[in-house]
Amino acid sequence: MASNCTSSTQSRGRKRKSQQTQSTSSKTKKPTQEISDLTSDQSQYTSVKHISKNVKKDNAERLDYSFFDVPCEDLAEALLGQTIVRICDGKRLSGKIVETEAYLGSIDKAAHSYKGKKTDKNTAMFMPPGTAYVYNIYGMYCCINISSKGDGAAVLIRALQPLDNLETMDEFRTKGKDGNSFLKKEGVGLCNGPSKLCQSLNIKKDSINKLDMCTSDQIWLEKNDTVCKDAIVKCKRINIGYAEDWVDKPLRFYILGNKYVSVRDKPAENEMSTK
DNA sequence: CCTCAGATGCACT
DNA sequence: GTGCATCTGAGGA
Repeated sequence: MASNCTSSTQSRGRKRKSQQTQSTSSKTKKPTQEISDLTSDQSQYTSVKHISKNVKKDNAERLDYSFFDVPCEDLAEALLGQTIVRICDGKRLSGKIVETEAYLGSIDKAAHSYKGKKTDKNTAMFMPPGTAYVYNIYGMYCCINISSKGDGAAVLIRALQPLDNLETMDEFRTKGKDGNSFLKKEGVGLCNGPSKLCQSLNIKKDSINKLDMCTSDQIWLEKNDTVCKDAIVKCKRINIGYAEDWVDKPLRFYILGNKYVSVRDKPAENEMSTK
């Protein structure tokens, strides 16, 4: 164990130096995207600077289209360590992404877009890279994905290490129940699952599905850690038992040793320590 | 640590 | 009607 790259997390409140790589590459062309069913005018927010003060992080570099416009598996890995930000009633709710899953599109039997099937529900999977795909599941829950390069390909966000305004996130999570709080456990339990993090960040299909995360003022990503390859566990995805020969493909990624991950895969971890 | 059932609503055959 | 890219609490090893 003990990967010598300490990108992962548990250092108590220690500052890490964020390398300010001035992104010179934000000029990638972006296809136009239909936003006809959005009520708010998605005006042209292109950088965090335009967001109101109380939610802006100093030195935060917003991730742009060129970050998302890569193959699905690459995006799933690149997302690890980055911060997802959700603005709710003027409050900044955020977390570091620590676990993802890639859904590759028409070839992938576990993907909602398998065989290129396009429906009202999964339209966002076919929209430009950086589009949020939110769907309802099991009646009471929802999950969020981010579309990548490749038709129908998207990355499911499975777990976050909560960062800002944990009290508010805790309220969203425990609303309607009595007394439960995850604050005493350093926020473990708040966002360690795809639907838990949607509850914590108040992400719902109605408000977030099809939003362009490159330009939205409600949800976006910021550059945070770069996680070194040695600290990324690759293993099979969760709860896709119906997907036949795709069940065992190593398309789930998480940060080794991070306690905010939803489910560990010990065999996969053992495998990497003997290499 | 583990497995299990129940909650709950919508998209799709 | 069926089946979910889930979560929770209860009960057992």
